[in-house]
Amino acid sequence: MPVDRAQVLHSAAALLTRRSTATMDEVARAAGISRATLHRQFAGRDALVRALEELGLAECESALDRARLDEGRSADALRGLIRELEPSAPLLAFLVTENQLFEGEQQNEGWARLDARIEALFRRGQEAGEFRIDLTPAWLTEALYGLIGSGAWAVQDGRVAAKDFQFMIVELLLGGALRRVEP
Amino acid sequence: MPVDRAQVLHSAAALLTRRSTATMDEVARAAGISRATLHRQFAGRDALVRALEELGLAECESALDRARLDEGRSADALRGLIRELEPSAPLLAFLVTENQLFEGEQQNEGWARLDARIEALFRRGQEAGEFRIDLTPAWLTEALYGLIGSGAWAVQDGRVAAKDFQFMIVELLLGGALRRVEP
DNA sequence: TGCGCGTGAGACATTTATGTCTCATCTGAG
DNA sequence: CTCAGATGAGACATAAATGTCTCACGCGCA
Repeated sequence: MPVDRAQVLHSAAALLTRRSTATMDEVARAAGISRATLHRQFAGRDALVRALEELGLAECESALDRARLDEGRSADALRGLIRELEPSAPLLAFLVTENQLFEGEQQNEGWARLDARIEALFRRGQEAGEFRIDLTPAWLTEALYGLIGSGAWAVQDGRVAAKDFQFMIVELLLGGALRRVEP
Repeated sequence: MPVDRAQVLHSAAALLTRRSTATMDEVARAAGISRATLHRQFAGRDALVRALEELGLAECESALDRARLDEGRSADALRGLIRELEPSAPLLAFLVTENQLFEGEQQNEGWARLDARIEALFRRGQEAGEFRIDLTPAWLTEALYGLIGSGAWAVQDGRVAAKDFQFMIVELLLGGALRRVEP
């Protein structure tokens, strides 16, 4: 049976987020394949990480497209974005923490474009009066990444139910922890 | 000149958060010492990571003590906590992502106690009517870790000014991104 | 049935990081 | 000044991960 490349990459990401020094052998076992097969798919550890980044980038771009960030209310677009990003959360969590990649310039450009699109969403929300303006789009973007990572880990470790993933992140990011008095 | 153990650990954390597979030699250079000296201080990579965890745990416990989480308004206590945690942020960022440590039981207990104290703060805020109750203390704690990590990275990479660290995290965690109408 | 393809298992050489050691140098205390 | 203590530089052996290869097995397909 041929190997499901994406499935291998996703399980690799899930493992490497938590044990970043894991062996190629451990990665293979986690994916349910042999080390030989893993090597046939990815020439080495570098190639594996590159592939992880490539897939992550592609999934994020795709999620951004589906979320239609420039339509409707910004808050709703953000909700949609988080929903679309959920399946890629573990992958994203790995890539955000593993910054060694920024040594290559090719990928850097990809992330920069991604950041720009998300920042544009927050900026649009600010200009529409939906979002507060004392938190910079750059920080909001960063915080989004961080919360997605935290959410992925919390779900992975069973501290938060998977069904609450989107709700928790959206509510915290948009509304914060403070209780409001009803208007 | 004798080596400043804490300084070595902090710079090691700053490096390892971003390049988790960094060599002992790279860690040593980042700390401005030789590999030999690094080895004299920490028997091996394991010992180094253990020491990182021990220091992180100690600094966090100390920060929690100084923040007096059970006094005054919960929101203010949270502000103080984030202020006290800022110097330990890069260390914390590394430890939160590196979950391999949870294999040892000793440390696990330390983190559990820490989590419990922070969760208690959020719970206290909920019971006092300050914090909303539809976000669990466990998730709020997780989110706090995530935001501190994001903040540390954003500052480290120059995307956010260091002086804004506390403000950005507190404001997002407490208030969220949505703009409020003035009461 | 027989063929072809991809896989798992494992042996093997090679590279790389690690851990240990020695020795020259520097620095601060007495 | 002199000496003890600690460091940096580098050689070295060891351990470990990596990359490559072979071969047998299973499975789909003609």
